[in-house]
Amino acid sequence: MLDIKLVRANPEKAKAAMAERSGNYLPVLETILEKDAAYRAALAEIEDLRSKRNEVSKKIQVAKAAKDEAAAQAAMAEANAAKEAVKAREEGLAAMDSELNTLLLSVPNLPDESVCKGGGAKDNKVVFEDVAGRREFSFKPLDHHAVGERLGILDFETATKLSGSRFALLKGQGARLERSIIQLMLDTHTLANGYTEIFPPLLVTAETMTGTGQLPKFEEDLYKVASVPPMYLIPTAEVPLTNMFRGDTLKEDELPKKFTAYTPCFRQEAGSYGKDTRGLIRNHQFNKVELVWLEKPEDSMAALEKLRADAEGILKILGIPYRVLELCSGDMGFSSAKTYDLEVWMPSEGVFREISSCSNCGDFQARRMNTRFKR
RNA sequence: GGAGAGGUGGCCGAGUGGUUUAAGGCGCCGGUCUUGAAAACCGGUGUACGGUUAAUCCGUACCGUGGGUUCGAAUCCCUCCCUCUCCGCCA
Repeated sequence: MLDIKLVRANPEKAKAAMAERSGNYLPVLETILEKDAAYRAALAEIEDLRSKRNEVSKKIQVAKAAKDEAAAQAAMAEANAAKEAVKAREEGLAAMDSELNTLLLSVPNLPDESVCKGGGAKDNKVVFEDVAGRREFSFKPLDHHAVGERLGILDFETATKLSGSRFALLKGQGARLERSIIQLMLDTHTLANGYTEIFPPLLVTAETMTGTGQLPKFEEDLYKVASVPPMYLIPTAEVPLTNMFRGDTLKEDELPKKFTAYTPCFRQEAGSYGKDTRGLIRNHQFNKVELVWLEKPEDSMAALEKLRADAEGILKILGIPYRVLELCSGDMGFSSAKTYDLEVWMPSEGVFREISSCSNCGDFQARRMNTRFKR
C-alpha cells in the first residue's frame, strides 16, 4: 500500500513513477487523490459534529449531577439532534473510507528512482553474466525432463495420474537430490549467512494474503480451500514469513530480522498454459527456500544487495552458470520497488531461465499489514 | 463437536452506564540527592488520523473483532475470533 501522505505531498512525482509501471494504474491513482481530498473534508466535518455531540453529552451529565432535571431534559433534546446529525453522515464517511482503502490496496508499488525504465522483459538490464562458466557440449544436451525420466528419478506420468498436469513426482535419487539441495540452502543461509529458519503453516487466511499483496487482486493465481472460513495455500513462503509481524511494532535494535524457510509452494499458474512449462518449470506445486529481511528504510537497498549475494552464493556453490537482471520499471511485480532476477543457464535450450527473484518492497507490504518499528 | 473460564496500556491489574482525562503497581525516560550507584522523592511516559504553531496545542477514534441499545458504553445486548481447563472424536 502506498503512503497516501507521500502521494498527497508529491502528486506529480507519484503519478510519473506510476506511469513507468506496466498496467494502466494512472487513472486509479488520480481517483485516489480526488477521493482522499473528499474524504478528509468529510472527516473534518464529522469530527466537528462529534465534538459538539460529546460536548452536549457532558452538559447532561453536569445537569444530572446538579439535579437540574429541566436543564437535563433541554440538553437531551439538543443531544438527540446532534446525534442525528452525526449519524446522517457516518454511513457516507465509512463508505468513502472503505472505497479509498479498496483503491489503495489495488494499486502496485512505485518503482524506486534507481530502477531502469522500460516497458517489458526486453528492457531489463543485465548487471552480471557468467560467460566463462558455460560448458560447451559436443552433442545436443537433453533437458532435465528427458534426463530425469531416463534416469528414473522424475516421473511425470504418475504425477499426472495423481494430480493432473503440471505436477512432478520425484523418485529415488531424484527425491534425495531435491532434499539435499533444500538442506544445502537452509544450512548455508542459517549457518553462514545469519538467517533464522522457520517452518510456517502452508495454509493461511485471506488477511494474511492481503498483507503481502496476493489479495485482493490475484486470487485466481492462488489455491483456495473451501473451508469455513476459506483458507489459501501459500504461493511462496514470503507470505507467512512477512506476515509473522503483521500488526506488530518492532524495536529499532531488533532490525534487521532475517528469515529463511523451506516450503512447498502452490500456484494455479492461470493464463500461462503452453508457455515455459516443460518438466519442472511452472508447476502447480514446487519447493522453494525463501529469504526474507525486515529492514529499516534507509538500509533496505543495501539489504537487497546482500540478500541477492546470499542467493547467488548458492548458485556459486553448485557451480551453475547464471546471470543477474535488474528488472525495468515495466516488468516488476506488484509489491516491488526494485527487483533482481537470477537466471540460470539451460544448456538444452541455450537460454537463461529465471530461478530466483530478489525484491525490495520498501514500506509497501509493511503498510498493508501495519508492521512498524520504533526508533 | 460439547461444557466452562477468560481477552483492559510495554507488563501486572482495578474498573458492571456519566469528574475515567482508564485507578494502582511494575518497567522505562528525565530530574533532585550521591564521589558513583542503589534506595527514596518529584515529574513524565500509548497509537492512528485530521487540523494548528516559532515552540505548541486542539479535535476525533481506539479496552480482542464487527454490529446494536443509549444523549452518553471498557461497562448492557448480539456476532465472530483467539487463549486456557475439562469431555468427546481422531484417517
